[in-house]
This record gives sequence, structure tokens and C-alpha cells, in this order.
Amino acid sequence: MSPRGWEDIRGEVLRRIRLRDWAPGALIPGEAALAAEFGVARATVNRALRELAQSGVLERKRKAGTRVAALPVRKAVLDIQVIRVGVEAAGKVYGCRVLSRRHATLPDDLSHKIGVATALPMLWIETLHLADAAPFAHEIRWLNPAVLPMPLPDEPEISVNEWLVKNVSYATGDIEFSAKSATAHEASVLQVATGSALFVTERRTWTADALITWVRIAHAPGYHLNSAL
Amino acid sequence: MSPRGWEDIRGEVLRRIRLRDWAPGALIPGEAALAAEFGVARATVNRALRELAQSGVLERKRKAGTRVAALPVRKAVLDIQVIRVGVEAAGKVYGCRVLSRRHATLPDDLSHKIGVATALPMLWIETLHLADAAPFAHEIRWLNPAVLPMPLPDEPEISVNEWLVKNVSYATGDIEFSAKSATAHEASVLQVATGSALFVTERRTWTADALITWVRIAHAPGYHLNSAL
DNA sequence: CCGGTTATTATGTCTGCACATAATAACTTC
DNA sequence: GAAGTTATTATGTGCAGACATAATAACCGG
Repeated sequence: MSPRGWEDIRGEVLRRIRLRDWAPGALIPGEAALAAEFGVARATVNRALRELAQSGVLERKRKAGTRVAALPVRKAVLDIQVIRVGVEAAGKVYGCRVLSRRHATLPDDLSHKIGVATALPMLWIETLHLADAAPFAHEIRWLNPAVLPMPLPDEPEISVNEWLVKNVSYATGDIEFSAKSATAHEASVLQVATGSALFVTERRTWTADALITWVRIAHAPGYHLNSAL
Repeated sequence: MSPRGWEDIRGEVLRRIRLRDWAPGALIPGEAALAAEFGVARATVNRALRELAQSGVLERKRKAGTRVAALPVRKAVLDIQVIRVGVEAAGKVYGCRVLSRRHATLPDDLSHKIGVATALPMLWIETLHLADAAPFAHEIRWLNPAVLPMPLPDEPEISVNEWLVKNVSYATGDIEFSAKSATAHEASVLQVATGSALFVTERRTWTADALITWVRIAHAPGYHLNSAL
């Protein structure tokens, strides 16, 4: 009956929070007290509380104790997949076409936005991703050739993204989601009306010291991103 | 010099993966071996590897061992905040106005979409969120009055969402992001052109057995959602 | 009363050991 | 050789005890 593992402890704590046994903002008993109450080791309680803190339900501070988050910042975890996987998960056949590819330097606005010198020689690649042969997403990518361990294949059957994932080690990055109206070019490539609302994700990827790539992917209407809360 | 804590272990493992010491898909040494190599307890290695698995860098299976994820599904963690907090974090003054509020039953399409019977009496609330007095987001909410522990205040200074967060215990939910063109009504409320691309988030929240609320928030152009990877 | 020092305390982490569990490998039996 | 059973093994989790660390509270001198 009494909780047996850290998941049970987590469940019980969550239950008490939901029943408002412990109100938002309130201090809950310390680890030692809970361990005694549940008849488990403190490490077990610690594990449970740590996980709850990680998901935003609790706030913990040394010495100050553990309290129920007043405004629970729910953390939604998104799985950022290679586009192919997402398409195939929807039961469709993935394809991609490189529309354009050339060497160039960053335009001023982008250079400023991503914090990289304009002068650097970069590779510019435009790709159309297909799902069941229908346009799925339009990708514009700036790539830093200096970080590539080997030259990019000329005619990739897989997308540049996937090639990068497999061949370039990376450190960190960030991602941004927004909604933008389709430009004339995007509209024609995606075969939608100019001005259609597109779901856009922009992504920067860095090694420890240099930019690897900046990508902007404009998804065709109907695309949506899901997550459990 | 040698790793001191689980974070150092995690760092070292990550370094080896990035240097392709351990290639994607490859099996890495077992916990016991790593513990011996680093001169720490197995529990410490376990903690490090567990965290890496949680963030999608490693895949672990009992007996099968630990391998480097072949297609690293990067997990982006989004903080889903109360709108007010997001606005204030941007250094603006938050405000909200309830535009409309009435009892109604769910329309068929929505009822089907969120899996709730059409017949249930629901509360319908339309809110405009403001940042520095400018329209920021348009919110449409269906609310199940049956789950409320007390009646909703008539003239809330805080948003319905925030009231709910503080007064209703909840279990789980899901969230969906997409891009939609502004309807005539949305456009007029948000003071943008009809057809403008809006960033839309739709959210369902459930208790263990009943729907609490369904919300659709259409953000004014310029809004974007960020996350570190 | 103010400001700085010191004690206290709750959480954070590590260790070494133990047993549980799941998945594979090895083995047996027909 | 196919199918079912048993052993092996890597990870998962648990425990008790210890020390580290950060933030608060108590104290104290001016």
C-alpha cells in the first residue's frame, strides 16, 4: 500500500498538490520528513522531488526548502526530428529536392541576427521537402563550410540536415517558431497562395566556437507541432 | 583534472560523442567500465548517462547496453507560461479584456476534435490580451463549469487562464502550435489585416476524468516562441 | 539600528553495496 | 533445426551514510 519506488513518491506528491493538500506557493515538508513518512531513503524522495522540479511543478532551493510552484511553468517537450522522420511517421513517402545551391556571404540583416561576420564565405542551399510528392516544407540554409569534416555530397538522396546530423558533431543551438506570410517565391514553391500563413522554424546550430548552420524552414499550411504537457 | 561529479561525466561522454570517438549508433562501454575508468561510483555514471538519454543523445536498454542515438531526436523544452508573465518578461505592461462570455454547447467540429460530447453545457469566453495597451493575443476558451470548485469571478483583473491555474487542480493536457490566417474577426480585434499570419496555440487540459478547458490563442504578428536545443 | 560574521539547515551529490528487471544468449529438448 | 527453457548481463532502482553547498537565521560589535 505504502509507496514502493520513487515514481510512487512522485505520484503521491503530485496527488497532494492536485488535491490542494499543498497549495501553490506553499512550502512542503523536507526530504527527511517525507522519507520518514513514506518509509524510504532520502535519496528516493530526492529523486522524486527532483523530477517534479524539473517538470516545473516544484521549486527547490537549498536551505529554503521545496515549495509548490505558484505559477506552474509547464514545460512542453518537443521532439525536433529530422524532417524525413516526421513525414514518414505520418505514413507518407518522403522526398527532397535541392532547388539551389551556391557560395555567398551572409546578408547584413541575417549576419546581425545570428551574430556571425558578414565576410565569412558560406554555402547557401535551398531545399524543398516533399511528402507523398506534395510540397511539405521549404528550407533555406546557410552553412559554414569551414566546420565540415568532408565536402558535402553533390547530389544527396538524403536532406542536408540529415547529412549534417550524421557527419558533423555539434555542441548546441537554439530554435524559434513563428508564423509568417508566404512570400511570392515560397508560395510558388510550396504551391500555395501568396500570403498564406506558414509555420516557420528557424534554427541555429553551433559548435563550441563556430556557427555550423542557420536554417529557416517554412512549412506548408496544415502543418502543426504537437506536444503533451 | 579527472571528472569530479556527474556533470563532468556527462560532459566527457558528450565530448566523446561529438568528437566521434563514439559514433552514432555505436555501443558505448557499460556503466561499470566507465565508473572504473573515471574513478567514480556506478551510480554517478548512471546519473550522467540517464540525463543524456533523457535529452535524446543516448539510447539505453537493459541488457542491450547504451548506444549513441543514430538520429538524435533533439528535445526542445518550451516553457509554457501564463501570458501575463511572458508579456511582463518582455518589459511590457500586461492587460486583458473579456470581450464576450456566454453559456453554450460545443460546435460539432470542436466536439469531435477534442473528444467531448456536444451536449455538455459549457462556458464560452473570448479574451483579448494586451501588451502596453496594444493587442497581443486573442483567446477563445471553452470551459467546463462542472469542474470548477467555485464560480468564476465576474470581472477578473487577471486572465481566466491564471485564475484556472491557481484554482483548479489539473492532471494533464496537450498543446499544438500552428500558423493560421487571421479571420475577419481576429483581424479586427487584433488590429491587423485580414489574412495576416497568426501564430496559434491550441491547448486542452484534463483532470483525471473530465475536460477542464480548451483554449485557442492567436498571437499577433511578430510573436515567436523560443527555445534552446 | 546597521552591517558583517557565524551557525544552522535543506537540498545536492557521492559512495558502495544490494537486489530487481528486462533482454539477450546459451542451452536443452523434441 | 525449431521451440521452449534457463542462465547471463547491463541497466534500473533501492538503501544508509557521508560530505558539499547555498541560503537563511542568529548573533554580535560598533
